[in-house]
Amino acid sequence: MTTPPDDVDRIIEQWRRERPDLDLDAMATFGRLGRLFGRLGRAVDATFAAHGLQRGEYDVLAALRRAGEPYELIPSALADTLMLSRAGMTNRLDRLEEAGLVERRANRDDRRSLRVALTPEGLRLVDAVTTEHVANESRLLSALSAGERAALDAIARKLLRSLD
Amino acid sequence: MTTPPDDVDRIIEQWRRERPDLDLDAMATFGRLGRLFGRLGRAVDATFAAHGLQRGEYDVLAALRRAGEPYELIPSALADTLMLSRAGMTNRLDRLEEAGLVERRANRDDRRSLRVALTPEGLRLVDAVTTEHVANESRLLSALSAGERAALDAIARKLLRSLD
DNA sequence: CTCGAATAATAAGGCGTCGAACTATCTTGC
DNA sequence: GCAAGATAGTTCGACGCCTTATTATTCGAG
Repeated sequence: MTTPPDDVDRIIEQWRRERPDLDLDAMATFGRLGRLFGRLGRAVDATFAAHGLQRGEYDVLAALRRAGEPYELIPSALADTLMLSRAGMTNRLDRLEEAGLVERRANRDDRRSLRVALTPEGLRLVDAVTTEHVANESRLLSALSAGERAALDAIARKLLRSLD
Repeated sequence: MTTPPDDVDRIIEQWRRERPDLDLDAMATFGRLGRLFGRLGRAVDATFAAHGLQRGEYDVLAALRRAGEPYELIPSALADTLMLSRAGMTNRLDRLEEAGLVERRANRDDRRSLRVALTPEGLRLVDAVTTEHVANESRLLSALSAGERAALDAIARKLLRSLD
């Protein structure tokens, strides 16, 4: 190992001493991925918080924004793409509507449903936040070489496919 | 791109159409890591649930187990290593004590504090669950070659170090 | 047609976590 | 030695999400 030991190395070393019967390589990688996800998540959330948003709220605005004009989707479609329960989506939409960032419009074609749309204010905000957000994401990966970034992406893609 | 497009490719394609001014490479990797973390988390939790545990509860038992004999730590040390608030730790310990897996013992050296210890039942359970858990983790990474697994671990390690 | 099944959104209640406030105990500097 | 501040654990209230139940509407088989 050419790099100094990290927190996960120390945990694995404890396990190795206590349970020498186990193959701990995968556990080390899971430990690093877990910590990585936590740190990256906190770093990403800071951008949203600077604009008074939570990550989940941004995700809704972003889904509407990238759908293109007229920036409208029905709540069920939002819940599906964000992998959130319908009830959770009702809750987020309540908050976003209260903040004036989206509005619920009647859907004359299917009166069981609604159309959720970005307000002009919501559109302005999501565009501004997204610009900062992608710059921040790039910065957070900037310690990796271009080759390492490509390798990480390829490995994540392969692993995701294997879990379907 | 030699592999077929995935969900993240479709999302990035939408962004590229709507916001051609943005550099979206990092966003794609973040999207894959996020989805990966969600899926891996659910797969890992299944092992714990099969033994009536939640992930956070297992984490406490595991921290006590890998500390070695006599499998005792104080709540503050547990909260720090698990990156959980003190209040959250109080709550988890309440549940684990109720389930008979740990017990709180008075600490005569510092009466502000306690010693939390695995019960014999807790020790038996955490050893059994850990054996299954590490096998499951290995299985979840088995779609990767040995070289890819090593690359993933090295990249995660490097990225973690860069975020300190 | 029409009535039962499916679908959309919401409401109600539960769960795990957090931050802030609180109590008890220890440590430190005078 | 003793007061002031630090530290350990808990309680309390809020929050975000989930699951289940509920209401309204649409679809579809006979």
